This record gives sequence, structure tokens and C-alpha cells, in this order.
Amino acid sequence: MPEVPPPAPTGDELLKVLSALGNPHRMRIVAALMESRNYVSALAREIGMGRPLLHMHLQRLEAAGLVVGTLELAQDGKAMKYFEVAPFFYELTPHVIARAAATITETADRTDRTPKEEAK
Amino acid sequence: MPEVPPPAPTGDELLKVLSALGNPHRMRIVAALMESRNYVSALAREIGMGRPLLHMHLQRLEAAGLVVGTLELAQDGKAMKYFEVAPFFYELTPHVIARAAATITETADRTDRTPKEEAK
DNA sequence: GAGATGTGTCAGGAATCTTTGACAGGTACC
DNA sequence: GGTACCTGTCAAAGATTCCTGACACATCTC
Repeated sequence: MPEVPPPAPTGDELLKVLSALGNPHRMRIVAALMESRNYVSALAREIGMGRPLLHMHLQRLEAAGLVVGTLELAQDGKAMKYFEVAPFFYELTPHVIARAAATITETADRTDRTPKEEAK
Repeated sequence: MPEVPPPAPTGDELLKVLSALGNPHRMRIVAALMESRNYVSALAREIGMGRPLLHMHLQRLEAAGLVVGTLELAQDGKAMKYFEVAPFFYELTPHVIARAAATITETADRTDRTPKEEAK
């Protein structure tokens, strides 16, 4: 029988996904990677964007689990990091949002919080 | 026969929805309104948030079509704006994102752009 | 009129995100 | 050695978002 796990993402997870996808550039990046996987430098040229910037956006997408990057060594020995989209699937409905909202940890509020700070 | 229109949101629309939902407070607001519709001041007290701030968040959610607000006059003549969640439904998959990305207008990049500026 | 409750808006500062240029390290080729 | 690719990171500037404390207006009650 087909496995159809009910989509019930955690608040933090959904938050990362939505904020990652809610950006024009990152949407276009996903679209570009849909056509063909690519490595950072080439992708940067393709969509006309600085590499440091693309690198950051890719990191954000990867952290959300929307794309995956693998460091491969080409035949000439050069190390290239290829990215491709991950087969994600999320349903956005009031119920899903409400359920997710109930499991939001304070950690997700601020982007990054040094654990040291919390022990005030 | 049941109507099942294929979800193919435009880039700008999806962008507004995702950025609106990709925020802890706005998620909680939707969750709170799921239980019961409410008016601004009461909701502000319920979730412990300043009214001006709540007002802004509600505006953002309404602009994305996720909640609807109706100005009603109570029996005592007071005007109260009741908000309730709209029955939205979005599917998030690589394909949907790719398709939406193709229809992103420059207008969606910046939050608001005075039409006057565009005529450069 | 004074007080309580509703609505909405505005200016200003705090906190984040976005963007760029410069730097460091690696391998291959002329 | 010098050039051309690749990778990654950092600091500093720019642009948005988020948040708060006033302010103005309206209605009902005391």
C-alpha cells in the first residue's frame, strides 16, 4: 500500500521553509535548479548574481531542506559543489499553520542565538 | 461534480503568502483566529502584543488574502473590526515554485513602489 | 466633562536581511 | 611563475522589517 504520511511539519521547520521560499531570488534559484543541477559559480553566472550572495541564499535553502549540495571532484581535480532541489512537499492550510504555530520554539524567533546568551 | 481547480498561484501572490506566513507572530495570529474570530484590541490582549504592531501584521495577512477583516458596529455603536481566517490552500512543491518564479514581476521585489518612480 | 473602549496612523529607533568587494585556499594548464 | 578556474568566509554598507510610544477621532457611560 502506498505510504501517505500526513503532513504535520513542526513550527520551526515550516518557519524555515516559508521564510526561505518567501524571497524572489531564492524562488528563482529553485526554479533554475529544477531545470538542471548546477554548481555555484555557473549558477551565479546563469542568474546574474554575485557568488557570495548566491552562496548565502543556497545555504538558507539547504538549511530548510529544500535543496541539497554535494561536493564533487571533477576529472581535472577541481572541487565543485553541485546543488539540486530536494523533492519537498508542503500543504498550506489554516489547520496546518495553526498546528505548526503551537510548536514554535523561542529559538526560531531569532535567527541565531548563542546558547551562552540565554543563560542570563 | 466537485470542483478541484489546479493550484497555480502567480509568483507575486505566492511570494506575499509565503513571506506573510513565514513569521512566528503571524503564524500565531492565524492560529488564534482559527479558534475564534476576534477584533483587534481583544486579540492584541489575548496574544500579548501592542495594537499598532498587531494592526500591521493583520494588514500583511489580509494583503496576502489569508485573513479577512470586516468592520462591524456593535449594539452600543462602537465600531469593531473583526478578523477571521480565510479558507486558503496552497501546495508547496518544486514545480509550483518553479512555475511561480517565472511570473514574478519587478513590483514584488520591493514591498511598495510608488508608480511614479517606475516612470523613469 | 472625564473616563473607558474602539478604530487608525505616524515618526523614530532597534533588529534583520540583503548585497558587495576583498581575501584565502585549492588544482590544472601554459 | 603566472593565469584561470573552483571553493569558502569576512566585514561593512544598504535596505527592510519589526516594534513602541504618541497622537487623533468616535461612541457610550457616569
